Amino acid sequence: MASERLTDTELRAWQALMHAHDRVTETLDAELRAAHDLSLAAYDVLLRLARAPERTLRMTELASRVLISPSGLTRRVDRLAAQRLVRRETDPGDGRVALARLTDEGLARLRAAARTHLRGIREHFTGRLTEGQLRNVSAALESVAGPHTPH
Amino acid sequence: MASERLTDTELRAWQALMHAHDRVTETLDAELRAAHDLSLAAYDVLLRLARAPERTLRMTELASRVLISPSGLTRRVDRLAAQRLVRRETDPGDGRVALARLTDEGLARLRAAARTHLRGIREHFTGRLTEGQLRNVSAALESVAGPHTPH
DNA sequence: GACATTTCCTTGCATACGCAAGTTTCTCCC
DNA sequence: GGGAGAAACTTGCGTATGCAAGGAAATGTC
Repeated sequence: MASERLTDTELRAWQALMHAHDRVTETLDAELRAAHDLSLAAYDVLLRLARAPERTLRMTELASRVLISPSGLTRRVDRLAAQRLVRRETDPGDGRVALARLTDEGLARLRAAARTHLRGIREHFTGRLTEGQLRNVSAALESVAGPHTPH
Repeated sequence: MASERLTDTELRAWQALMHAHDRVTETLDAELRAAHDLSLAAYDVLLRLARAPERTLRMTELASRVLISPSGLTRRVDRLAAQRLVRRETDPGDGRVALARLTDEGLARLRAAARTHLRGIREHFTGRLTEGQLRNVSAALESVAGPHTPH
């Protein structure tokens, strides 16, 4: 295998990853915005909070789960707080840490959006693959990303 | 299969796609910037031009190949033109169409960066998968993105 | 028990992008 | 052959992001 050339298989896989990701995220983002006025990024934040105990997470932890920089998260949460979907609090035990808590309104919004989103994921991604393909893709891409943290 | 819930397999595949894509693109972008002062986005433009006849493409066509909006491409090409990696021309036959042409300097830059980039793709993506996995991933993701346009 | 250090978050600044509106050049059609 | 309409960009404006620097709170050290 030459060291400066990609095989055809490698090139196809690489381009397919890029193309599929862009296409799917763009579509899902557009659908969420149209139906629920929520970006995919906002949805992701609400979802992580909904899954967390007390529907609350520290900013640092939340940032790492949604794959964004700390400063990016500060502003993203600010926008959600302005819509009353999230409330900001300070950790009583440690004055440095800021907490983000999902409000009831945020949870309701998330649940409503989930219908659209899950249908979208299936329509534009998983539904186009067989059960076996899904397993193959999961296994392969998980080994690329490192084992997925279970959150 | 419930209509409002994703199966575990579906969820895993979805999260793996997001996570793998983010991780790989972020790493490759950082490597290109560090070693060659080129963003992944810039690299992509140079690559498409290098593959095109006359190393030249119309803006519209280029935009669709690099998956960006027309206005986004205008500025991206402007930045590359400012670095002399690309030259802008007007189509002699149709005054509306703007052409982007890869300069010799741009080609040299691309070739230098390609070493880094191809090694990176292999190190962070394809090299972690078996030949069979690559084929599975390609086939699966191509059916998600629609058949890949051969460019 | 204060001072240095570390941790956690936020803000200033710069960058990159998309949409909608505008400009220029063709094309059509009567 | 001239005016209506379409095509192919480009620009104004708003948004979202990251990095580096800053501020506030906790921790460690002597």
